Amino acid sequence: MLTIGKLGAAAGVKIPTIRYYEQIGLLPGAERSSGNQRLYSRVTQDRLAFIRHARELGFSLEAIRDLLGLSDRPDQSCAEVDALARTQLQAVEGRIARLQALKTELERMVGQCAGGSIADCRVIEVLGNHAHCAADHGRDIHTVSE
Amino acid sequence: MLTIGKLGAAAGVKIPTIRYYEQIGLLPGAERSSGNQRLYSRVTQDRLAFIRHARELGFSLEAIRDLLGLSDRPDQSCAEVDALARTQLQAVEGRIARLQALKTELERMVGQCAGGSIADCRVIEVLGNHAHCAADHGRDIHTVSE
DNA sequence: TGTAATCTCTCTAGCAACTAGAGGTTCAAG
DNA sequence: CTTGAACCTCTAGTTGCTAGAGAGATTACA
Repeated sequence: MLTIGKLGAAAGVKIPTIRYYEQIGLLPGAERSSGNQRLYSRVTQDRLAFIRHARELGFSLEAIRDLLGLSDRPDQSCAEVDALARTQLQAVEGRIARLQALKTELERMVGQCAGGSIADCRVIEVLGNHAHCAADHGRDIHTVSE
Repeated sequence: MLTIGKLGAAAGVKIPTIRYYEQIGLLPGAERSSGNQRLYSRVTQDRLAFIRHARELGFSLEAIRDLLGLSDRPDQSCAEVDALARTQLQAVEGRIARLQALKTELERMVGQCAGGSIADCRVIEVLGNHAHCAADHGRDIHTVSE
């Protein structure tokens, strides 16, 4: 049996995240030690690894909930699982396409900046006037955090 | 002078979003009619268009705040603006690269699914076992919502 | 001028998917 | 047996909005 710290280290998931997954029902309530600390089995470790991997692939927690539900019924048809994966693939493809349009526009902006004063800055200019855009970069608004 | 509804329609921004931008100080407090309704000038419309466009390009509201602050000082150097745009460009490039790794893996998963039962499903199998992954798709976790 | 429809107001609460912190308990090593 | 790391619960915060309640303002038409 693993403590929550060992489990987190093994699966690459932070401790509060594990508790959060339990809270929202993605992970079952853990066994407890005599002192009320959570104890996990291999089965839970596999389940958590599954969740983490699916998260890395961009599946939402809701989609993962479905996937886990399906994987608990191994004699059913694969069709639903396949559909979820295909949906995810399409979403990723769409996102790549939009990001590439953004990239093009950002490159144009940066390339045109001659390093003068802000009054002549192409970046500010382009941001202020959508008509400058070469491509339609759509309405898909997503912050890129980094 | 525009009411908030007209402004929103003109700029493609929803009404609560405009009020939200005012609340967090991205837009100045609007003039008010005798009945306390917000009234906007062309200047604010331009500012809102700028914000929206920058959001579409993936700039965070904090970055936009910086950009707006810089654009209010048109005689200063363009360097800071340029740096913000370059940072944004790098972030977008990084995100594209990671998404492409995800796409590759999702394609492999979907391609291997023979349409049998879940017990034999490659998608479930791959999700459960990271060792199946061809590429390292990294730890950058982001839900693709759609 | 009346009134009905549409806007707008403020305020609070909610969404995803966590993350951070306070204040207290339990466990393992020496 | 003590120290310090790891654990517990609980609340609140993050980003960028969105939704709803309940009230007031404005506009269009008769």
